[in-house]
Amino acid sequence: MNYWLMKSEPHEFSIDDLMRKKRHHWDGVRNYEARNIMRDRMKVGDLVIFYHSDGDPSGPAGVAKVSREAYPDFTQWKRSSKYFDPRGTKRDPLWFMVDVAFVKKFKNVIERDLLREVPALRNMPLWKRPRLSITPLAKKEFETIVKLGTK
DNA sequence: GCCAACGTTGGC
DNA sequence: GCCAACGTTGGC
Repeated sequence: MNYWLMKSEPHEFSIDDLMRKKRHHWDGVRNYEARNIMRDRMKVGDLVIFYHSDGDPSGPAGVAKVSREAYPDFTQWKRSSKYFDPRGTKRDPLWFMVDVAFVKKFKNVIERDLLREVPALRNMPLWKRPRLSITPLAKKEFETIVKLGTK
């Protein structure tokens, strides 16, 4: 069982959207490292901190879990999509996505400034890799964030 | 294979 | 909306 932090801009796709849909594909990842994490390391049942980036405020907004392992991100083939990428073919897809299912929504988004001050979260990869949209979490880090979100 | 230029992310 | 940080592209 692995733990992850996945960032989404809430005006694109928020924890409320996931709550309403119950389950959704995580399309639009166009970074190789994040792609490799989804393609090679994410397993059904892995737990995810759903993080609102560029939000008001930015920070963890809830919990999701991986409900389908990696498969090709179809938006790479859609000419009308902003994620269209002609380098990805049906035979040899370049980009992948997983499906995630809703688990819970935090009462409030945990503010980034608060997260910064929590000793148990000092070594989160998120701080070192601010541009990476998917980062691993240790079990303890995941549990610490969930505790902050549900108290 | 280096690295400058470019484009994007995301906090503010 | 700005802009620093940083990942990616492409010329050499």
